[in-house]
Amino acid sequence: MEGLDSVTIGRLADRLGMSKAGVIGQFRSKEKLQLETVDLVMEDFRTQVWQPVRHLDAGLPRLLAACAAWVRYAADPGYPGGCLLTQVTYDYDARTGLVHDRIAEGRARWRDSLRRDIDVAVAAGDLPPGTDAPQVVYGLESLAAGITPARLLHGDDETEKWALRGMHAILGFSPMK
Amino acid sequence: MEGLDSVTIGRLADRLGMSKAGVIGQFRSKEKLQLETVDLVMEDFRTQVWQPVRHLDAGLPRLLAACAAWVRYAADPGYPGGCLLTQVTYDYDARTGLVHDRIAEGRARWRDSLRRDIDVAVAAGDLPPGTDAPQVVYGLESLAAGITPARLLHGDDETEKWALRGMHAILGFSPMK
DNA sequence: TTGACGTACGAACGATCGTACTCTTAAATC
DNA sequence: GATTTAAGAGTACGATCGTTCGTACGTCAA
Repeated sequence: MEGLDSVTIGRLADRLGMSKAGVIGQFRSKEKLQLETVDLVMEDFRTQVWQPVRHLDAGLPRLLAACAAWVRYAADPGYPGGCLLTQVTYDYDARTGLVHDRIAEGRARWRDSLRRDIDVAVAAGDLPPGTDAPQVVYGLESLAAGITPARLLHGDDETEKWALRGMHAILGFSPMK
Repeated sequence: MEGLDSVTIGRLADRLGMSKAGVIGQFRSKEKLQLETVDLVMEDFRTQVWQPVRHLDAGLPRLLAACAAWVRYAADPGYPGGCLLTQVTYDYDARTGLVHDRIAEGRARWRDSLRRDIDVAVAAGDLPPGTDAPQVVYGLESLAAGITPARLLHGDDETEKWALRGMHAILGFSPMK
C-alpha cells in the first residue's frame, strides 16, 4: 500500500520504536495523524516551491520562477516515490471527510497565489489582456501533476522540460520550440 | 477507502450475494481481481473514448476528436466519483507489481496511439514541423488527468473547456482566447 | 449409474487495522 | 519533598483483510 493509507499507527510505531498506544497518544486518532501529515506535506511544498520565489516581483517574474520551482519539486521532491502532494491530492479527491477538505483548502490557497500573479502579469501587460486566469491555473497544476505518473510509470526523464514548456504554451507564449 | 483498494474480496462478496470463498474462487487471488478490474476500466475507456473516433481520418482530425471525447469522459465517465483510469493511474504509479505494470502498458498503448496521430498530423502539415510528439502527448494526458481533482476538490464545472483549450495551446494553436 | 469436474459454501487461519483500557514512570509543579 | 501531570508501555478488543481448507452441490461424459 502506498500513500497516506500506508502511514499507519502500527507501522509508525515500529518505525519510531514506540508502541501503538504511544503513537495514538500523540495524535489522538488516525484522522488527526492524517491531517498532520497532510499539513507537513503542504508545508514542505511551500518551503521548497514558494519560499524561494516569494521575494521576487509579483506578476510574471514570480509566476515563471514559481512554475520552475514547482516543476523541479514535482520531478524530484527530495524523497523517493514521487511528489507526496500529488499523491494525496489524487488519493483523496473522491473521498469525503476532513482530509479531503484540508487538501482542497491548501490547493485553493496555492491556486489563489498563482492567480494573483497572473492578474498582476495581465495588468502589467506581460500576459495577454483576455487571459482566463482560472483556466491558466488549471493548466499549470495539471501539467505539474502529470510529472509523477510520467516518471514513475514510464520512466520519462524529460518531464521537467515537458511540463515547463507546456506551461509556457498555456501562458500563451510562443510555440513549444 | 477509495480506488482499487476498495474493491475487496469481502465487499465484493457482499455486493454479489456470494461468499468470500466463492469470489476468490473466480479470481484465484486478489491481484488477479485487481488486474481484471484494471482491464475492465481500460476497456471502458477505449469504448467510450477511442471507439467513437477510431474511424475518423488519422492525423489531426482524429486527434482532436479523441481529445474531445477524452475530456468529456474524464469530466463525466458515466459513474460517480471521477474517472477510474485516472484514479488507478495515480494510485499505482509509485508501487511495484503486476498492477503497476499493467497500467503502464495500457497507458503506453494510448500514448502510442496519440503519438501516431500527431506524427501523421505533422506529416500532413496540420501541426508545426518541429512538434515534439512525446512532449505534446505528455501535455494532453496531464490536462486530461487534471479534470478529476479540479472537479472533485474544487467543484469546477468548466474543466472540460479548460482542458480542451489547454490541449489546443499545447498543440500550438492560437492563444487560449 | 457412476465418475469427474467446476462452483460455491461455511469455517477458520494469521495478520493487521484503529482504538480503548490499565499501569508504570518520569517530569513538572507546588 | 510531596503531589500532580502526562507520556508511553502493554494488553486487549472487535473488524476486516486475503487466503486456505473441507464439503456439498450441481452439470456433463462415459
